[in-house]
Amino acid sequence: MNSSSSPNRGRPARLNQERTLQTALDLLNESGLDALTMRRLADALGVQAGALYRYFATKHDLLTAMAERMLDGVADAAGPTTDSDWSEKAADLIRALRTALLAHRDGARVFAGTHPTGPNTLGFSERLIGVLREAGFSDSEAARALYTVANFTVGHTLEEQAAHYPGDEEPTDAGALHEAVAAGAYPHLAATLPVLAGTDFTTNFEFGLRLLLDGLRALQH
Amino acid sequence: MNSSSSPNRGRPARLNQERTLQTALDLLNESGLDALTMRRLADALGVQAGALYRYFATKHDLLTAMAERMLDGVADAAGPTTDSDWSEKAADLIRALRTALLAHRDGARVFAGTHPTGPNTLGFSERLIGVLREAGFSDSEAARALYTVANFTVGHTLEEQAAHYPGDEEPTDAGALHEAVAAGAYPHLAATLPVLAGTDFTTNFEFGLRLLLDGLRALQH
DNA sequence: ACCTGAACACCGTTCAAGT
DNA sequence: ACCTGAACACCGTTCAAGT
Repeated sequence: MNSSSSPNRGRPARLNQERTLQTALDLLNESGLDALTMRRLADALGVQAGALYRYFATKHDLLTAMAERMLDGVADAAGPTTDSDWSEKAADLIRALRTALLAHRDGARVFAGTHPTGPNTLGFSERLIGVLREAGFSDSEAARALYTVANFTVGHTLEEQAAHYPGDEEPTDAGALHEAVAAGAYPHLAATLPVLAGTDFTTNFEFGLRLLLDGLRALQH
Repeated sequence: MNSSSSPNRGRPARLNQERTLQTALDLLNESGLDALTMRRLADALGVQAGALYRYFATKHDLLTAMAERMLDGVADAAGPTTDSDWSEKAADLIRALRTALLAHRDGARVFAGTHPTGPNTLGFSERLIGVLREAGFSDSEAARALYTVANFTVGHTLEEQAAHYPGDEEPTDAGALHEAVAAGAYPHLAATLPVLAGTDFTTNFEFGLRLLLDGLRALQH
């Protein structure tokens, strides 16, 4: 029947946004952000680099789509039926954001370098602001709290992922820290060195998260 | 009259670490991080790009030195004679960190991409941890609080500087946010849109800072 | 000792031309 | 409509050779 007048005549496209996006995320996990070049991505897709620009106008657009995809599901983290209080729901959302960023190599760097405005990112903001507004916080308090926890989470995960893949294997700057502290200046750093040089990032994150939630609690009288 | 056997014979060096570092910081302020290439920096110094590698082994080393230099003076922010309480001293240090990052274009991006271990950076950590330990916080609390406030400040300033220089002039994603919100989904985002789309970064920062300090206060019973 | 010149191995992006 | 081939204008880094 309409085999010749249909749209999309010619050969079926070997490329599309979805396959490009998925392959880019795979390549990110395998090789990291620095190795994610348009040429290498094209290679992995069996295509020339120029062909990618039919689906993403710039590399930055591709990175934005990757960041948005990374947040898939985070908005569903605050259990809707669990009758926990607002701070538990907020904590669940924020932990889900960190987990989503950690799920991809250099996830925080990708996210920090873009400003996704898709349903996953907006959905996360919507849910967290909703939890806070329903807890009695004002519009501006809720909005500013969102920014604060998001900035903390991205900043923290940036550090965490930078410490994990230092290009080589050893913690590059732990040595420099030990050296400087051993010289005698910095008595307070010396006393807290075990924690400063430690790698228990989850405990560090939970500490910061608790600070923020306690701070919010102090706000409601 | 040792005019011929002295070290440093031959022509005096046109280049050195200090001049390279200072010119790099100037170029950063003029053109931003993306335009700060070894070739352009060499041009500004009147030299070939390869010559830079006698003073900085890699571009990353240069960026690390730039980050360290940016924090010059921040450790002196907590007035030593002012008899204010610990939270005022801590706040002053943290505000000084933000101010230092804001003082250079893309300062937060430079700082986030490096791990300086010089006296300015270590001095800042030493002072903040000192203030907290003397306020009665434990070693691990003080160390984790440092990480939390530093990560928040870097994350926040990253956002702030990304919003200021979007390559062009208009707030690039404010439009996308308005569009998405206007569609009807995201009622909570719609209600808080004025604050979310606002650009009062100092107020936002102070809100987060207060949250963290209140959270710390809640920690000491 | 310090810098040049030139190369190596890459980048993101564009666009005529093919199919 | 979709992709190739080839180019444009760059990168960071290395290193023999000059002075």
